[in-house]
Amino acid sequence: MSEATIGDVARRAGVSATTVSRFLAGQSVRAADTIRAAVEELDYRPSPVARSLRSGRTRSIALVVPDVTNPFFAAVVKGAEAVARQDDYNLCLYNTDENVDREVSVLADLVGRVDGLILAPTVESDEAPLRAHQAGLPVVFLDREIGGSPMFDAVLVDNAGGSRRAAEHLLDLGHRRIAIVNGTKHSTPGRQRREGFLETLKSRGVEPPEAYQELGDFREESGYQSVMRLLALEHPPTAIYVTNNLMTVGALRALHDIGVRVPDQVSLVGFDDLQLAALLQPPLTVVDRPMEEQGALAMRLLLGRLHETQDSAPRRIVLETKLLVRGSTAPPRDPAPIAATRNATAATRHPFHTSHRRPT
Amino acid sequence: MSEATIGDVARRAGVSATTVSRFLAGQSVRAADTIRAAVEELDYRPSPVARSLRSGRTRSIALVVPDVTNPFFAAVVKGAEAVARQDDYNLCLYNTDENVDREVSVLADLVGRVDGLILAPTVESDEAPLRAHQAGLPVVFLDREIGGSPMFDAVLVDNAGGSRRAAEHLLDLGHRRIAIVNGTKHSTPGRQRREGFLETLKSRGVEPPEAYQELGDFREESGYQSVMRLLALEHPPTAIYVTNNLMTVGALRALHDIGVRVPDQVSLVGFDDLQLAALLQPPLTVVDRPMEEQGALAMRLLLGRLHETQDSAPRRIVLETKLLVRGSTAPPRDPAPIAATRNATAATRHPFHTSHRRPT
DNA sequence: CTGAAAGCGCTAACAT
DNA sequence: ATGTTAGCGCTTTCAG
Repeated sequence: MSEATIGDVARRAGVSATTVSRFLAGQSVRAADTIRAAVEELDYRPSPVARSLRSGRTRSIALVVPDVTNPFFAAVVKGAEAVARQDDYNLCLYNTDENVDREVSVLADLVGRVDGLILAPTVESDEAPLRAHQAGLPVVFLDREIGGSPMFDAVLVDNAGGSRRAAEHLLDLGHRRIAIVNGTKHSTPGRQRREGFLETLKSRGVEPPEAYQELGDFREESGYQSVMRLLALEHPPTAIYVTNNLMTVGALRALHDIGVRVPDQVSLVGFDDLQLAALLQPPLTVVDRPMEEQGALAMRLLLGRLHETQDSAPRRIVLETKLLVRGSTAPPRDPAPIAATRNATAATRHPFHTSHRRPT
Repeated sequence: MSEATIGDVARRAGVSATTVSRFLAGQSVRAADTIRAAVEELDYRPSPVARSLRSGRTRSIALVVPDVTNPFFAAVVKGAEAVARQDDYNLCLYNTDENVDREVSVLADLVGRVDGLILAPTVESDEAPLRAHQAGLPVVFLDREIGGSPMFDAVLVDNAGGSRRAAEHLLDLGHRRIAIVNGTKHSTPGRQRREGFLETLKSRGVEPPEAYQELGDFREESGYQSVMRLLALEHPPTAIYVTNNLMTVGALRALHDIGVRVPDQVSLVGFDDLQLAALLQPPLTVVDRPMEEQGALAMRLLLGRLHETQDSAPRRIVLETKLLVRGSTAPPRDPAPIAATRNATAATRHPFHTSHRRPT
């Protein structure tokens, strides 16, 4: 027994459905009290579906993320959901598993199901969001964008800046043999974190060889494999920058399995904080950023867009990062004088060039 | 330009809307090719909302969890979403933040928006799910139940068994001064983990005093505060069982802040594994269980229910736990002979009774 | 202030 | 095999 309709209420209150509808819309109506009573007695709730059909709105927002079990995206979901519910929207969550095909198929079925879309696209070359947008679906990019998309709203993070901070930190400690474990090559964070890091190194005269530039996929296993390869090199790096949290977990596992001491033998910097990062031995140095806020902001941006009467210019919000220096980074092992000798000989054997730091 | 309707397709194909509808439903139709072409050219997609209004189904499932940022629930979401999408259902996610009011208000608005509900209720006394069920919404309980709910489907975990394993492990190591950090008192896992643990201790003659039974709320901060209190006791426990992952994180932080060595000074067992648990120093001993599976099973149960023609008896699935013994547990510090002396004097000063292990 | 009528897009009866 | 009609529940003209 459920399903009282507006007609039932109208009959009971002795008015027309129209009047009930007006009452529900807050207009002043003579039979207000009678109607209110009828609504209560029947426990009437307007059918959201019928309303949607009439209005063309669903009051639902789709949030499409690569992986909810990534603590960053879990936080994003939490932030976005909280804002959505404040405005009485509900959140449809889709997990793409960093899989472009899945993402494409999800987006293709979204028009008509939701009023808007918050998307963390897997690759920058994805065209599915364009189609969704053309089909009239407002899109906000989250954390990641697609290529040349200044026409879209986006909530991003200063990946390059965060990576710069990480790079400077390692350089300042005296590292020169610095490696990076990159994420998905053609995703925004993958590219920006890589570029921000390498450019900063370069500006200080350090250019990691190919072997020091690992290509991961933002998942734990690739972090593990990457670090395994790095440490198997004849001349392993003295510092490693791992460009996301899950790969950092893998990296830690690898270091642990090999028995490499951090930071004595190798320094480690991660991107994105982890719940236990501060409790590790040593506590992990990471590039941190607001997480729930990022989700909340994206949702706010989108809802604002929906309530807008005429569309204005796309908005881009770029959040700042913060380097949390903890214990996993330290000066490279070789002290200066010895290092000088060693590096001199090493340089002749090595495929990579390590110039001296420029005076700044 | 979007929004081609079935009428548009019909007109273009020179047939009636009904025929197009039949074609879409897979019935054999003379103008099949023409219609197919029209569908393609117009990029026609049936309106989900209109279909819902007609059919009374939404093809949406609500998943209501206390906290998505809890890695356990994040995994559950992932598992549930994957199964849902296989069957072309979408997932509406709601986060209650362990807040009963929020849960009640969410559930109240669910009828008509979704076809079914997977719920991890905050407290066992919650009646909102009953109302939802009476309103015709199939409900599957996940991880937690409400009081006396054998009429509902549920996917649970053997909390008591897991706690028994934890208790036996600590007892076998020789611990007697054993504390527990409980979760929300009236939630299923909160109660069962507590009871399973305490009963096992009791069966072996150990009965922790009140001061050794901390009441947390499944969140990190309460784990921190609880352990702080436990270690401030005149006679702190030699072992602590923390009944969920988030509180375990808090517990670790507390131990770290105070500078207590694990497992030398105190042994620690957590419930639910953490990504970094194995990498901590010492690696954490935990009660582990399937996580994504739990979400996937709940979704399968629910979808099965929806496709069922006539309702059958409620199904309950109880998953098994596994104790992962790692490094955070060890025999209590005091070796036997010294302990004997110490305990003897301690016993006179102590408010709690520690009997000798019964021969079993 | 109120009601009758029409229609959002789709599909199930009921004819043919 | 196909079309006509009607209606899912709601809101919005349009007339009073």
